[in-house]
Amino acid sequence: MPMRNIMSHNILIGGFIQNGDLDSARILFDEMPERNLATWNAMVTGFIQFEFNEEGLSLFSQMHGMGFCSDEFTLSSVLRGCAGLKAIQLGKQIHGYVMKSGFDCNMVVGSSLAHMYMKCGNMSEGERVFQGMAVPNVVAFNTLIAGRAQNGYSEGAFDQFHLMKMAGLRPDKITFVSVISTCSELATLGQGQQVHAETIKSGSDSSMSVRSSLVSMYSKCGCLEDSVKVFTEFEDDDSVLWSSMIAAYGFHGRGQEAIKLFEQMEKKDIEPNDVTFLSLLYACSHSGLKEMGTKLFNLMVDNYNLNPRLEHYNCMVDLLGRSGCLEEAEALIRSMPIKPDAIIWKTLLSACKIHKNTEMANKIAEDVLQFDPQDAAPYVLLSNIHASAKSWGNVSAMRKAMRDKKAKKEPGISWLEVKNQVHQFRRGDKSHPKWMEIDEYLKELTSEMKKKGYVPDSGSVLHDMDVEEKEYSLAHHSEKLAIAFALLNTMPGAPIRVMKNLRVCNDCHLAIKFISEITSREIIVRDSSRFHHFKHGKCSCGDYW
DNA sequence: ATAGGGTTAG
Repeated sequence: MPMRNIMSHNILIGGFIQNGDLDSARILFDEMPERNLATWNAMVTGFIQFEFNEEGLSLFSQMHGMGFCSDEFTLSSVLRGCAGLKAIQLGKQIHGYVMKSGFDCNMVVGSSLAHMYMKCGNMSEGERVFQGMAVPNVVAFNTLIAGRAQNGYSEGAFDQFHLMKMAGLRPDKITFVSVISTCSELATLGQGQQVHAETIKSGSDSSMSVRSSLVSMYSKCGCLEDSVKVFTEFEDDDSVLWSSMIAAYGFHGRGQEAIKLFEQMEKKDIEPNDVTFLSLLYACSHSGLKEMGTKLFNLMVDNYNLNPRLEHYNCMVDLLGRSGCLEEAEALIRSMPIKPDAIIWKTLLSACKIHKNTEMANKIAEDVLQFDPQDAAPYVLLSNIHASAKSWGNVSAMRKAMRDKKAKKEPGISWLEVKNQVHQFRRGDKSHPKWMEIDEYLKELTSEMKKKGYVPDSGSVLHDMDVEEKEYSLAHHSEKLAIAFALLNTMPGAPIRVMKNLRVCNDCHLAIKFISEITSREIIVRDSSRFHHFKHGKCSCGDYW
């Protein structure tokens, strides 16, 4: 086959791939009696570009088997395929080849390599690759920032954002997206507002992805009105932007608004995706909209041909369970076509707790504990159930079981921003410099609350203690410490925003209602699953959470 | 020709 024939075929293949017609590219490729590196690269990068990662990687191994040597284009693409499949073993082998062939000095290959490790969850190796770059560019920095953010190292991601600017690089919209997500995660409103200002200065604020992340950031920082502003600020939109606004409403317990938005979305012919429905189902379950949630689930399957994931089933179990249909929820878990995980059983278990169904709780606890006997959550839930049924013998049995299995409870942490500084509190943590003051104030507050009818909910305490010890323990939950600190250190009348890593317990929820009444303050608490707006002794969740 | 990003259950 003459050379010009290969070249003309390559051009044809390139054209097919550009149009996304991989089938035609494949047919032509299979017919070619002779191929060169450009032919192989077109195929490998083409398939991986359209996220047919397995096919791309299999072409790569064929290419390798026929003695072709990869260049920077092959390598960066194949590494991207490994990242998509989380194929770290293959990624490591390619890393070895990169070192041998000297491509480790290539910035594009280096970024792909760092990205591959970060996507596969190996942060430190990703960091090492980045550190090995002589002069990292914007993309390399973005890889590191996003990698840290996605691996739950938000503070580090934010620090890197500063280092990048200090190195004289201008952040682009991809940088902003990752950095804004870290502000959502940490609920650092002040920082988020600053980054928002930077996106405006650089003209990135009209970018769809930047706006989606801003909508989410403002919602998770407790400023739903600002989410709406960002959402409506520009004409153009897409399904992710709409999904983020739907999620924002759901997170604040505004199920009706979320549904209204979805109806508008349908009118405008914006195709909802699986995340849109996840957010909708979540919104329904947190607003007690059982009928609507069920309707949407069916709509998703029948009209939009979307396959429900475990997450969708979990929302449905939550929806049914919270609204008291425990049997229906259990039946759904047992009949769904996906294997249940520990999370979905725990969702049902917490519904049993809400509706005080000890019998079902005991039965399904066995299912839950099969997954991880060291997981404290099921013991804690069961213990709470027994406590509210006043069966103290079972409560101490739970505590003993926990001790025997060495199950550890995740410590509750609450934090808040005061004057752009983040203050963190742990349950009963006396090391805080203002502990004495906080403790004293909480005592005063508690006696005020009791006069108004507050009765501490001792069912929220796990350990065997006498009444006084229980009350002391409850009074020093991290969110109460944070709120007391905020009351002492902010202007009277200013709203208080507190974040917590776990769900707010029954007792704190009750207590904060009283505190909002007594101090005439609006108290906004973000826990691990939603927002609670406390005002005049009431909570926006209507005690349904 | 090649690299990085948005929404998402508990």
